[in-house]
Formats: sequence, structure tokens, C-alpha cells
Amino acid sequence: MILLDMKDRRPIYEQLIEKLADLMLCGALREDEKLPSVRNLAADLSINPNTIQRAYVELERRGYIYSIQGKGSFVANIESVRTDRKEEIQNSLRTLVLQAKDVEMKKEEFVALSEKFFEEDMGDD
Amino acid sequence: MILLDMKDRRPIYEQLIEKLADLMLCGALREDEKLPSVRNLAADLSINPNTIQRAYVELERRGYIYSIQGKGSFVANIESVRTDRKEEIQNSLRTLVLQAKDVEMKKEEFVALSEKFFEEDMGDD
Amino acid sequence: MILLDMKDRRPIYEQLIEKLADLMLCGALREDEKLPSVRNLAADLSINPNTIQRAYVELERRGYIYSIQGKGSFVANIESVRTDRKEEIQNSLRTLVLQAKDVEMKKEEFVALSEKFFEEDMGDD
Amino acid sequence: MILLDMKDRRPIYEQLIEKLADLMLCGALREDEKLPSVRNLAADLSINPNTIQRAYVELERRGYIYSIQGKGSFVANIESVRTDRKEEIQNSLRTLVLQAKDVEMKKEEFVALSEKFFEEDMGDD
DNA sequence: GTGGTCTAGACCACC
DNA sequence: GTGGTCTAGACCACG
Repeated sequence: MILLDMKDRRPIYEQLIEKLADLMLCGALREDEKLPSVRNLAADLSINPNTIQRAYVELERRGYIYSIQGKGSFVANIESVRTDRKEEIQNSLRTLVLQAKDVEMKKEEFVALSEKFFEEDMGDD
Repeated sequence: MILLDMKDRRPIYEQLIEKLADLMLCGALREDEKLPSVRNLAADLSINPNTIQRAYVELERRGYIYSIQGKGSFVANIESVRTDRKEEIQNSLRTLVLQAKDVEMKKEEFVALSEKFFEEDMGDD
Repeated sequence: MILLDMKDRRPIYEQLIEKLADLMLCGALREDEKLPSVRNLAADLSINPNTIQRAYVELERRGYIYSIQGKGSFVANIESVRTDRKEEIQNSLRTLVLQAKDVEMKKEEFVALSEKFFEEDMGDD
Repeated sequence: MILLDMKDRRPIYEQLIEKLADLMLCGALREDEKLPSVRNLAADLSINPNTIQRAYVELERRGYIYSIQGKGSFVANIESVRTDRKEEIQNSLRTLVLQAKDVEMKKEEFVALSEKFFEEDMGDD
């Protein structure tokens, strides 16, 4: 269900956050559905429970999940996840455009690339 | 000439690399022009010479500059810098498009945003 | 009669204690009136009977209710509940005033806020 | 400089956050001043460095401090700390007023208590 | 069994 | 030396 990339320079807990958010966005985890327990997921991924816990804490802080002592962790409002992610994308796009202008890439070229990328992975959708 | 942001979470040597590459791209540093000496730049920016050295080593590894023993470091082929940066931008754009599709952002919306960002900072150009 | 908030971070038994005390204060539970049985209340709220039991034990410890073997639990002296609660409020207010002084909030501002809060929810009363 | 209460039910890292914020508010820690290093403070308080780290991370998340790899942690904008705290106090006060109304405490009594508390610790100021 | 906290000790990147 | 991440293993409160 979740694949970690140990070669990735980003910390594991950050990868976990992203992967879990992705699962919510793609519908694999639905609202109020129970997430795997800290210990189970740790065993599945063969990493330390503390690392899972850290990811869950951050997900809760962001309002993506809610945890209940003695019961487990559950998916909160998915729409807020989508909104957050959309905002992040806008920010990334803005800085990317700034960089594109630095290398004198023209608007037309940038847009053409965007459209190409949008279409080339259509099979995944 | 160079302003570092100590509060930026990225390592200083990385900021340095980016800033120096930017200076090459914008024409402030021309081909075969001499870069400031490690010690001078360290003094100017009041940071550790080791940090400058690390940035220069990385810039040389990427082929952006070349060093001559006893003479200093010099700007190499700027066009290659531009090409590299362009490739990085393409990769970033590809992953960004993938994320956009995850949050169900439509191609039209993405392109419209891109065009907006291209135009809104025209004054800075 | 009682609504629990499973997403509330406080333990359920603590919420139960507060809610039951509130019911006594507002007159919904009168002196010597019988409380619902542990099993009934557990069924009504669909939570574990142990949790109800824990709340009842604590309520008895505080002298808010008394239990008779084989008959059930009953409301004790409500006035003592009110007195207790009042004392807690005084303590909270004292520490809140200390904090207010730490952020250089003036007495006048604090009192004005208090008066505002007293009046703004009058409709609920 | 910092005293922890091991009997306090709140987690140590939370107490630490509060104490450090207090030190900023009372002027013992000034803007851009260096905080004790994670390891030093851990040794001073005889607790685990991880616990200090956790407090620092949360303080940084709230924008109270900023950390620089290899250099240390530093006090950020104190005014924002004060503003945050003030908001928390208002929220506490609002719920406290609601509770006061539940026990039929009159506005006049509440205000009188507030004023008394404001004056009785004047010696500490 | 579940989440939440803490300790002890390790390794890394950065300066 | 600094902060940042991770592991291993423990204990507690809750249901």
C-alpha cells in the first residue's frame, strides 16, 4: 500500500505524510476510515513506530486526520487536504515560472510543456 | 552583490550555488570572468570560508566554473548552465503536473495560472 | 440527553463527568434522583460500560452522587457541586489573570472582555 | 532558569514550550538571542535531548524561534508570541465565563474577583 | 490493543 | 559544536 524510498534524501516521516495524503486524495482512504495502527504500519514498513507516530502527529496538526486515544487514527475532512495541496501547487508553480524567466524560457514554451505533460500520463488516470 | 538569508532552511552553500548561477544567467558574471576569491567572498558575506569552498567545488563539479591553481576560479560556459537549469525546470514541471492531476486541477486552470504568473512580474524583468 | 464528542481530545469519562455535573447544575437532575444504570447509559451512548463506571466512580469520589448496592446511583447534594465548580472557576480565573499580566493586558481590558462575554450569550440562557 | 514540575500531568515538552515562551515575554530572552543548545539544556534539566528537540520544533512551528543547522536556535519575533498568548487568554476567558454562568455566578462577582486578583499580586510586577 | 510520552543512544548534514 | 532524523524499547492513559 505504501512504498518508501530509502534513497530519497527527504526524511521518512515526510514521505509518509505525502503518501498518506495521496491515498486520501485518490480515494483509497475515505473520510472517517481508520488508518492502520501506529504499530501495525511500523511492522508492515519495517520502520520504527516512533517514525509513524511523528507522521501521524503532523497529519493531525494539519487537520488531515484525527486520533482517539485507545481507538486509533481516522481520516478527517479530505476536501481540506485537496485545498491545501492545491495552494502548495500554486506556490510551486509561481516560483517555477520565475525560474523559467531567468533562463529566458518563453511563456509559449512553458505552456506547451505543461500541456504535453498533462496529456502524456493520461493512461494513469 | 549576494544576499544570503540565514533564516532560510536550505544550507548556505546551496543558496550560494543558486545565487552564483543566477548571476551568470543574468549576465552579471560573464564567461571567463574571475569569481571573487574564497577568502574575499567569505569576508564580504561574513561566513566561514569552508562554506564558500564547498559551493565552488560543487559549481566546478557541475561544470559551471573552472579553477586554475594559484589564479582563482572562473566562469565556464554559461550556455551549459542555462541548459542544465532548463532541464531541472522541465523535471519540476513534470512532477508538478502530476500533483495537479492528483487534486483534479484541470489543464486549463493550470495553464491559466502559468500565464498569469508569467505576466504579473513583468515589471521585474 | 448527553452528547459526547468523540473527536474531543479529552477522555470520554471526563466529558461524561462534566456533562452529568452540568445536568445537575441546570436542574435536569434533581437531588436523590436516580441516574441511568451503567449498562443502560452505555447502551444509549454506545460506549464501553467500563467508561461509564469510571465516570460514576469519580463522581462518587467527589461526593456528587452516592451509590446503593443493587439499587443504583443517585444525585447527592447539588449545592456542593455548585460550590466545587465555583472554586475551580476561581482558581482558573486567578491563573488566567496572572497570564494576562504577563502579556501586559490591563485590568480594564480584561474586565471589559469579561463583561462582553457575559452579555453576548445571554440569548442561550 | 527553567524549573520543570515532574508531578504536573502535562507532558514535559509542553511545560518547556510554556516556560520558554514566558522567558521571551518577560524579557529574559530577547529577539535573535541564542537559546541554549538542545544538548546543553537537556543536560541542565537532566532530561533527554529528544524532549528538548520536540519543544524546539513546536516553538519553531509556531514562529516563536528559528533554528539554523550547525549554529543553534534563536528567538524570533516576540510580539507574535504576545499576540498569540493574548488570543489564547481571550478564548479561555470566554469558556470560563460560560462556566461561571452555569453556576449562577453573577457578572458583578466575576468582575470583582478579577479585579482582586489583578491587584493582589502587584508586588510581583 | 491504541495513541502519547519519554529515554538512551546512534548517525547525518552543516558550519 | 549545532540541529535533524531514526531506532529500540519502555511506560502510561484510555477503551
